[in-house]
Amino acid sequence: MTSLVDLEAVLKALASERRLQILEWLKDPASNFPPQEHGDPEEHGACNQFIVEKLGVSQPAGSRHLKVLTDAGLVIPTRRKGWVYYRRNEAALAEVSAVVATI
Amino acid sequence: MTSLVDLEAVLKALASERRLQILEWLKDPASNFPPQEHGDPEEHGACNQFIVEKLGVSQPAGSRHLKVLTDAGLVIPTRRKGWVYYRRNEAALAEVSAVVATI
DNA sequence: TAGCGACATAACGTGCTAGTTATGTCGCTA
DNA sequence: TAGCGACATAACTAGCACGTTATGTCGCTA
Repeated sequence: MTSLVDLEAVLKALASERRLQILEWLKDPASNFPPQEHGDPEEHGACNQFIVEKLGVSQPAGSRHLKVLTDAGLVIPTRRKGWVYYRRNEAALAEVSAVVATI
Repeated sequence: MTSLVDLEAVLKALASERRLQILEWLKDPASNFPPQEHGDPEEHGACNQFIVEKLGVSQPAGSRHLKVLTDAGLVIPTRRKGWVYYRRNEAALAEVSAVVATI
């Protein structure tokens, strides 16, 4: 993540109001999303469906935003019982913060 | 610069390899650009023409990158004797770094 | 094992980004 | 004051981002 190219890729993933919003919500999944029967919000995050609904976009659009964040390494998906849960990758976010500080 | 929308705008300005490169060069204008007859590189930065040439794109393309950075408040232009010099806005960049750290 | 629910993928339209060439503006200078 | 050099703007094109609807995949469950 030291090259300009990699930094560009991560910044592109972050440069979206919707994706910034998702990361903000995932700071506290238990408060921002409905209770989940399976998958501890603290441990695994919020499920795809809840995030999509809260975004107010179609299911494919929401899933793609989550894929962008996942590909950039900013969130971590967990498949479980037919659902996919997403949580923040705090280590990656901290690294992004450190690299941005060197711009 | 506290809202998601403003942060998105700044991140979009940064999410470009060319613009990241410009900001990198402007850390040390005296080393990265040819000597200038007018305009102290330390004080006013490098002139538009030199930046465009080093980018290796057409003059309008380079000028627009500089406009994007200027509009985002990340660089500061100085008009002087027919030339325009650009320098980093260190205060704004520090603020960006601080805000990104809260993502 | 048939069906359903959650998510992924495909296909398509639209607007924005970034490049180009051509042209405009405007201060400096001969 | 005529011309030139530096930069801005206009007009156009190609590619990508992001939205939609339609369809595919696949695990769970009745």
